[in-house]
Amino acid sequence: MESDDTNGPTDDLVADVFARDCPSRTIVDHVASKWGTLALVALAESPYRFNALRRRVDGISEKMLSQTLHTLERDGMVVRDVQSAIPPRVEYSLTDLGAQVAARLRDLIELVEGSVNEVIQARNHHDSSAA
Amino acid sequence: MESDDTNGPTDDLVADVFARDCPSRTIVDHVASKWGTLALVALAESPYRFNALRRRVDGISEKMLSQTLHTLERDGMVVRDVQSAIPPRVEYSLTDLGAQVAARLRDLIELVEGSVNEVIQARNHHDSSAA
DNA sequence: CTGTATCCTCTCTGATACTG
DNA sequence: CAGTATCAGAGAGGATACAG
Repeated sequence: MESDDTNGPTDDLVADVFARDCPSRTIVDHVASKWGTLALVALAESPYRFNALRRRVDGISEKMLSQTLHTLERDGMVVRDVQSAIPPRVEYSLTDLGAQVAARLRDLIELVEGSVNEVIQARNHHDSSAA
Repeated sequence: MESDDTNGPTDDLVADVFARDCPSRTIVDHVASKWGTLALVALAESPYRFNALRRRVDGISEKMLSQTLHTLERDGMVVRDVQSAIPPRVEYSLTDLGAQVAARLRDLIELVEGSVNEVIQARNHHDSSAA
């Protein structure tokens, strides 16, 4: 059980996120979401225009890209730069905060990519032993 | 793996994840999901039994905790230790891989928690200027 | 205590079509 | 090119009841 205050389960560096209605949960959900993650990491490579980003993030629909970018812009992760012209040209880039978040996401993705085989083996083992 | 790419936008450390049907996308989705994140970070503090973990991750339902743990176990992130006894006692802990993933998630969460105010300000600014 | 089974709701997601 | 509008299906997620 957890009866230890000094070193117990509550490691207060991440205390908030365990609380039901903490704002950080929402933010984490946004940046760690299926498309949020990919959009941020892509924009960490370089700024992208809408359709270029859509091509970069393979499989995303226009609707989800639009929605994801709106959310990330509202959270202060992404900057939307509209250059009024014909044809329209809109460039998306990261804020400082967005870049920091993207760096963390990148660390996570790199770790996962390096562990794909390990995970696949674990799945095979799991599926065969507990079929 | 993929050294074939010229350098361009593909920064090949995270090349795979941008492809539609890459296994790493699924894995990232599992560990970065709403409940997956919290379960992993909680288990990084210490092993937990089912109901203790349920209390730790405030707001999660039995169903989602069970489902999340199954997925993470299958992916080789979590170990389920069943001690046959009455009453049943099942303890969950992290594998090495799970611990590494949890550490990255923790980095992300700490960054986000430190930026909550910044995000809230960004939201207020966004909502007031573009209402 | 540790879950599974079921039902039900609601959001997320993806085509498709259309506008500036 | 850069989106928005709309519709419909799939799946996430929660409440409750029940089983080992």
